[in-house]
Amino acid sequence: MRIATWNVNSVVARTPRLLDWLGVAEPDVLCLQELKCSDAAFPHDEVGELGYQAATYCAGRWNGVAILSRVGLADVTRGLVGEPDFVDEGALFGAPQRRAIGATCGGVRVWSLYVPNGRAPDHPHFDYKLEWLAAVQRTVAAELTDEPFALLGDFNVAPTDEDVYDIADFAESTHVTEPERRALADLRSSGLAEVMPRALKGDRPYTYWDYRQLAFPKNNGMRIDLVYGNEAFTAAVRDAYVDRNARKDSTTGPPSDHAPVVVDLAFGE
DNA sequence: ATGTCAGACAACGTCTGA
Repeated sequence: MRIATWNVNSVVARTPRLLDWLGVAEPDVLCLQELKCSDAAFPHDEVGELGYQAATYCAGRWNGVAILSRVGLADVTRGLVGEPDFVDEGALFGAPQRRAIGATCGGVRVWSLYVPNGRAPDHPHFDYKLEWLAAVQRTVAAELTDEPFALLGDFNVAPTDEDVYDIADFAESTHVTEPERRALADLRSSGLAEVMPRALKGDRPYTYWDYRQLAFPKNNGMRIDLVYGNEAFTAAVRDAYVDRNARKDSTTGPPSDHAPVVVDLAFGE
């Protein structure tokens, strides 16, 4: 079974590339983030023609997540256990923000997550990020069994200093702080382990390169799209890699600023 | 020169968030 995750940065702008990639990579399950569209605007018919069912959880201009599957799509859950809302100076923003969807696909419980960015360590969005990660933890606690289980998505956290191109550029920045990394450690303490992908080129499996300042050609990347699985999941992993080719320009339109992470598994062997 | 992008609004450029 092949399970992948990809922050597409607008599924409307990315539909030709998404369809092309589905045909080339042939994932059985694909977790998507940053759809930036309504549920109705999602290309259900187009992915359906390629054999995929889709469960979406999105609304409008921001956020939005989905799970595509060609191996069944059951027990869809939208939102986390005790998920916080983003409140800034008393104002509520887009509650509930649509950032998490879970489903059972071919016997694997998967979650597609789009963790809040945080903006800056002293910004209310950063507190929201940490509270949101705590809700991920609660959801794991509520759902975890011995059956295969995995969280996949854009975590907006670089697990180690090696996961950014130059840690010196991240002083006073989000994505590399101790409390963010502690949230990942909490996931590990609760029985999940990270699936480390290999890079198809270079020595670091970055998953994100800013659009600006020629970050991609300079390989000024970050590894922030992550996969955490329980024992039943990680024991079945045969390969994992970042498909950086999907970050390149192509005839099917401009790329997302993220590349997909692909995990190949063999259950029952 | 953030060597950018996408979407919204009301255009046919300008703003915003990331």
